Amino acid sequence: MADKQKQPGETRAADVLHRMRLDIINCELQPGEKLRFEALRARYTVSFSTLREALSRLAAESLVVAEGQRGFMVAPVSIEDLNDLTDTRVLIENEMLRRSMRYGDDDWEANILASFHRMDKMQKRLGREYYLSEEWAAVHSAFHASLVSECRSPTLIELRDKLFERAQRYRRMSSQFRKKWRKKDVEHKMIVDAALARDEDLALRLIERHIRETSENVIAHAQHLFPQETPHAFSANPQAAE
Amino acid sequence: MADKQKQPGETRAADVLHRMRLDIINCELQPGEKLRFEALRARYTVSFSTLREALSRLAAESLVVAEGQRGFMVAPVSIEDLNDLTDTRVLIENEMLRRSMRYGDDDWEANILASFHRMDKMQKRLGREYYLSEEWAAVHSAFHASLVSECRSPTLIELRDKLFERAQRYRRMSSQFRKKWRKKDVEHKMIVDAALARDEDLALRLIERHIRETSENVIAHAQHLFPQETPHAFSANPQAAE
DNA sequence: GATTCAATAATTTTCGAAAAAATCAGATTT
DNA sequence: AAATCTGATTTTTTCGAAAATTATTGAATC
Repeated sequence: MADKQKQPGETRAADVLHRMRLDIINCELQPGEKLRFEALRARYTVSFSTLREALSRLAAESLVVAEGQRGFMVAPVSIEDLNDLTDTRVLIENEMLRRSMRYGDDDWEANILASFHRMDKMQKRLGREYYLSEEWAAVHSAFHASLVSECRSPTLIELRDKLFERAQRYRRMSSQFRKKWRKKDVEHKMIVDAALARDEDLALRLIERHIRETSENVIAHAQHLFPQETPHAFSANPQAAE
Repeated sequence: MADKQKQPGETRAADVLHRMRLDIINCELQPGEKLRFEALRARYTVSFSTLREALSRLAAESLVVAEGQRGFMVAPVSIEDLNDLTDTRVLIENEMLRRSMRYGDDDWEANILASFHRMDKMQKRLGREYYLSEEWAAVHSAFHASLVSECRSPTLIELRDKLFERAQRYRRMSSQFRKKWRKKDVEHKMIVDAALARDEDLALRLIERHIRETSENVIAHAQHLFPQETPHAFSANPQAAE
């Protein structure tokens, strides 16, 4: 919460950008929240201009929205946005996984196994509430990144990373109101096996299922929790995933 | 060249961002060029911080690159980048066109016809060197946007627009060293016909061909013009488009 | 009560001076 | 000659005060 962060060769603006991005995807800055400069200045201890720079970049990443000259706000969440985001992620991640399975070598395989192992161990160590941990979010992210890392497309990798981050907020929401499922580790393991076995059809089917599951979980509960008068967005119209 | 631009309800930073983006995609700020603050400040008549805000956003769009605390430069061009960009555009535009052909209504069709007509007329009016005109770039862009506008995905639309802009620089290069081809208007017409006829297979094949053609044209000549000692990038390794 | 208008307050946006960092030039050493 | 250091110079980065814009309040009018 306090600011002990410096950086070796990095710019202060980059640091604030990074911290703010984290705060948004962890919902410490809530969806739809108005971002006032004085408050942010106190929170991150930087100047107006530096803040503005970070905000502006986050706007380019669709994590905040800027309106005219009346400031910025955290990008709202909505079922439409979630559906749109999910479909787009499936499109891109499918292609990346397909290519990675074609091009991936021994190192690729080793990396997947390593990051899966790290994630699995951490999950077991953290127990019941692993998904609240920032640490776990990081290794989970690293695991999924490793699967598609050999697609040989810097552009796709960059796009995917941004979409993955945008989805993080919904992932967090999903984990809040789920009842049973602990089966995620099993899902992950099945994806690893299919990928290493180069079973394209199976792997793609599994990853798509995996991505859509979180989405469906959120929508199911969102409909129940936010009928339509929610503070920001969530304005229904499920528009069944095709 | 001078600055008569103001804006009604827009921010100054947004205006500079817009102008700079144009200058980059039109190669008035050349690929790989170092962007020094004093020079830019004079060119756009704004302050350091405002500049920085624009630069930072352009970095998020991959039109400039920021390195540590040694400033910014225009994103370099390279054959690898072009190939990567092209493949990504094909993936995304295919999906968008497919969906638009499914969802598109009479308005969609009308819009396509209208923007095609505008482009066609302007091309004929401008004659031989139409492709140098900023105006034409705008109507050409609008035409392609209209084709995929009914995909019902704000996310895809945003991604596509950014990729399209990144590609604009290569398009400009392509038009510089081409010999014959005036057939582009025919290509465009065929795409329109296939789209309105809802012939998915044909339309997707045509749009992919259309996108890849520019790319191949650049690569063919780039190899000839920039053996390997080019000022910035273009470091070969064609890696045949899959 | 609802609407308009003006004055005031709150907030955002812009600016260029000042601080921090990188680069350059020349002298010194290995 | 190549490598290293030192101080001067250039360039980038940060800062908060000042300007511009939007929001609010309250009185005056319809």
